[in-house]
Order: sequence, then C-alpha cells, then structure tokens
Amino acid sequence: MALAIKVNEETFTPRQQAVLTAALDLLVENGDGLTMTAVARRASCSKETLYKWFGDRDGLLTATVQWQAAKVRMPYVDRSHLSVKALRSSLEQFARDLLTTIVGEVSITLNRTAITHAAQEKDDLGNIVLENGPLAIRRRLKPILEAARDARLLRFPSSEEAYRTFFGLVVRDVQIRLLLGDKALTQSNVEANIEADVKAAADQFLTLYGVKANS
Amino acid sequence: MALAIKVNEETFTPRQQAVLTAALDLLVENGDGLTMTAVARRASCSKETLYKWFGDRDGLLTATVQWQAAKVRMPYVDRSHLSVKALRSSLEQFARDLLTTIVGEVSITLNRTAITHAAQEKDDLGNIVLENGPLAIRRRLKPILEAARDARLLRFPSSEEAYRTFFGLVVRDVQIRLLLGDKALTQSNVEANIEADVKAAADQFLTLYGVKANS
DNA sequence: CTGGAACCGTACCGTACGGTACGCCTCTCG
DNA sequence: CGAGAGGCGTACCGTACGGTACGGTTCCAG
Repeated sequence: MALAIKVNEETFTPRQQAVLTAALDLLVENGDGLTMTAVARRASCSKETLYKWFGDRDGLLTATVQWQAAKVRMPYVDRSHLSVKALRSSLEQFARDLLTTIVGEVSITLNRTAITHAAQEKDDLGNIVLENGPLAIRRRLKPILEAARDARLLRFPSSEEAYRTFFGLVVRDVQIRLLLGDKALTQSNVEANIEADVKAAADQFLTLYGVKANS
Repeated sequence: MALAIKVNEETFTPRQQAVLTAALDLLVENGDGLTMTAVARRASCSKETLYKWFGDRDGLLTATVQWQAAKVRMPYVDRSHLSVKALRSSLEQFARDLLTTIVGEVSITLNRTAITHAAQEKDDLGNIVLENGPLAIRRRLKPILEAARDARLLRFPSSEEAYRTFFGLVVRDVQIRLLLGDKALTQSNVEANIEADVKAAADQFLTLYGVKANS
C-alpha cells in the first residue's frame, strides 16, 4: 500500500517518535542490522508495542523512513522579482541544499535502505525516498525555471530537461559513490567543496540555459 | 581482502562460471533473495561444492559481482587524429555505453547488491562496482579529455572536474531513480531516449568546455 | 479501592538460512 | 578392473530473527 496521504500529518505521538528515532539511529549505526529486538531495547519499549503500533517490521521501517524523509524540506524561493542575480542565488540555494542533504549520513542510510528494499519486490520505501528526494526537488525547481523562462532569463526546450540537467550538474557522481561506500569520498572531504561545487553548477547551468552570457 | 589483482585473470572454470551465472540470474530475479540452497539447486550442484569453491556466501557474492562487473568494458577510443568531430563521436560513444550499461537490469542489480552490502560494514562489493563503473569511466575518459585539451579542443581547469561534469550530464537522475525503483522510468522508456540524451549530453559538454562554439 | 487499559520485559515458538556431514554416483587413471 | 577423486543430492545442525504470549507494573476513571 504505497504512499498514504498522511505524508504530512505527523500522526506519531512523541513516544512513537522516540521509537522512530531509535530505529533511525540503529539504521545509521548498524547499517541494515535493524532488528525488532534491538529497536525495542534501544527505545526501552516492548516488542509487542512495536507490533501494535507499526504492524510488522516493514511497517516500522516504512514509518521511520517516511517520518525522516519528510523532514527534508527544500527551500521556498520567491518567484517574484526575478533578476539574473536572484535566479542565480536561487539555483545556488537549491544546489547547496541538495548537496548538503545528499552528503549527510542520514540521507545515505535512507537511500541505501530504500534501495535494498527496492531490490526485493517492495518498492514502498523507494517511492517515499523518491517522492521526498528527486521528485520534491523537481516540483520545487520547475516553477522557478518556468518563471525564469517567462521572464526571458532562461531558454530551454522543456523544463523537465532543464531540471534533469541541473540535477546532474549538481550531483554528478557524488551520490552513487557515497552509496557505494567510496572511501576516497569522506563526508568532510565533500562538504569542504560544497560551496565551490554549488557555484560551478550554477555557472554551468546558466551557461547552458541562460539567455545572456553575462552573469 | 579487497580487490585481488586477479580482476582479469578469469580463474573460473566453465562449471564455476555456470554457477556464477545461476547466482546472477537469481540475484536479478529475486532481488537479494540469494540463498545458497537456491544457487545450488539452480546450478545443479551441491552446497558443499559451493562452499568448497567460494568459501562462504560472501565469497560467492563477491565472485559473482566481480566476474560480472569485469565484463563491462568501456570502449577504447583512439587518441590519435583528434578533431572536434572525432572528439564529439568519442564523447557520444562514452555516453551511450554508460547509459546503456546503467539502464540494464544486470547493472541495476549489481549496484543494488553492492549498496546493500555497503550498508553493512562490508565495502568489498562497493569497491568492485566502483572500480568497474565510475572509476573505470574516469580512467578511460581522462586521457581523452587531456589529449583534447592539449590539442586545444577543450579547455578546463582540471580533468577531474571535466570528467565529473560529463558524468553528471550523462547520468543525471536516471541511475538513482532506477535504483530506487521508480516505476515512471521503465527500461524501455529510458532506452528509447538514449540516443537523444547522448547527443544532448555531448552538446552540453562541448558547450561548457569546448574551445570554439562551433560543433 | 477496584477494574481496566496501556505498556514494559522476557520467555517462547516457528522458520529460514548459513554451514557441515555423509552416502552414492561417475569419471579417470593406473 | 579397482581405487580414488570430484561432485551431486539430501539430511542435518545451530543460530538469528520475526512474531506471539504472558506476567507484572503504572496510571487513570469511576
């Protein structure tokens, strides 16, 4: 049963959120070693309660991922007074938030978990992460791109293509390498370069789609 | 334990390769439901033989991934007579192979398996996939980029940055969405657009790093 | 005070699966 | 032909973990 509408209605009591926090911590620490017993012990609750609240292991996993993924909020950017400067600033803001999120340990864990889940028949977690990750960015970015196009600041055949290019220019091979556990890419290592990467990505995007070449 | 040098010395007998094929098939079919019993049954061999040949489950998994990943061969492109046209052709060839590989079910399965593996302490499979995926591309692409720079066809601050941009322009959000099981991205759906995407990526890359704007 | 609801802790059950042992067959080599 | 090696199939073991049951405690309502 994918994607209930209650995505934003945090129907979780504080106690339940404490349990979810424990589950997420275990997930981040132990990889996928998420056992019901471990969660119960960490959260100081009984397994029976876990099953009562979340149904089964998958329910707990789904609740955890959903609850955490929904926390990732893209920045709202004002579509008014669009200048080239404001546009660039917005793009950089998006790129910064995207990169910062992707690099974070929680994001890596969530993506790994969802991918593991998708490797079985279950695509539940995959959809949740998709919805709160790439697709959320697309939803937020497209209106801005289209507004910029209407304001003759950008020119592109389709906003879909422009969004995808932006995503690629920002993420590059960072995410897949982090997911695969590339030891050459430490978190601090990447974080240090975020600002430069953000600027480069915005530059490149504007070079490709900006109407005028001047910044 | 990681990365023996025998990457290319296929020390696997035909019978062993048949076993690895069975393992890979099961991996592709059942996701991560790879049990030793299932492999033995599929390959018509005994579990004892499996353990004798591959040590343990992880050994079998590693052998399977390594054996399969090594099959992905990037195209050799001649560095001689570099014209803009030849360069563009090379770039398109790289992009085409990269996209075709990434979209394939085997690649998706291997990446998912390696990511699942990396979610635990084990980064063995992650390294193998990295080495035969992104890093292989980087190794092949960089010399070409540098040759093109020496020939004044391209201009970039560092070949590393240029490679990463190329990777991003080609892959965009396709891989992560496939790994997460995005149902809006069917294999055939993506495959149909590969040619267009390849051309677009090459165009954009040349726009960003080409010395002259003419193609 | 009493009944009940919620929940903790723990013991317990069933199963799935990694790993091992063993009997039997087949093929090769002397 | 006889002996041994390699390998198939299956039975078996131990453990880990998902899921359930139950006794004990706290808290609240009446």
